[in-house]
Amino acid sequence: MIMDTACEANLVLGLSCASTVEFEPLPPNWSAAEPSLTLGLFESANPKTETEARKPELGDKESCRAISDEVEEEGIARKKLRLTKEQSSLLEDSFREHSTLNPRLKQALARKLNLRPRQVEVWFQNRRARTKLKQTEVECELLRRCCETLSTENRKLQRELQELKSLKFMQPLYTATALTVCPSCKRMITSTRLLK
DNA sequence: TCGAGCACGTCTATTACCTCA
DNA sequence: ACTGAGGTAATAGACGTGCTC
Repeated sequence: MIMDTACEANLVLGLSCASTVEFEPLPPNWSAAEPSLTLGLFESANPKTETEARKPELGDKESCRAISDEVEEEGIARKKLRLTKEQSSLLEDSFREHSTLNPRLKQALARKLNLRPRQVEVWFQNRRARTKLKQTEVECELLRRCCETLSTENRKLQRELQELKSLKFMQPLYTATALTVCPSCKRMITSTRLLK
């Protein structure tokens, strides 16, 4: 089941969207600091869930705890909320600007997206983890290619060495092999020359 | 000045749930 | 209808940092 709005998303949690609520105005200077929040999503109808509506304003940890307690008390299994495209998109925009949250931005985003601050916080945590994982995969691939190149180079040098050894065995008095550094590419090269 | 205790934020590993092929 | 894989929201615990006493 794909949810199209934050309200519908809340229905996944078995919460009602019947009640509407007015949101507190944002701090006077936040829009300049957090331009991504000026998109105006969910501005007209931002229903809070019943759970949120009847819950007193709490700090992040407390609100999270309150919901956990409530879920525990009522014996409700943890339900998964699917963020809407609009919610994800705004979070992404915000993440592109700052990959970490400050408390004010967290509150503002939560209000804007009709999510709990804890959900915004979790989203940023998971987003950072995903970014890091992707980055690690890219670096891993880079190292793998580098390793392949070095292996190929190593095999080539081994072959060259074998050739030189056999050459030396055949003409011990006439040739000498020297290792020098190529001035252009800065790599070690071998040179063979006649002794007489 | 140093250390203990606390609050808070972040990271990491893991779980739980959802969607889709 | 069932199932396994993959994606991701949520949780738990460890750790670092700053502040206060």
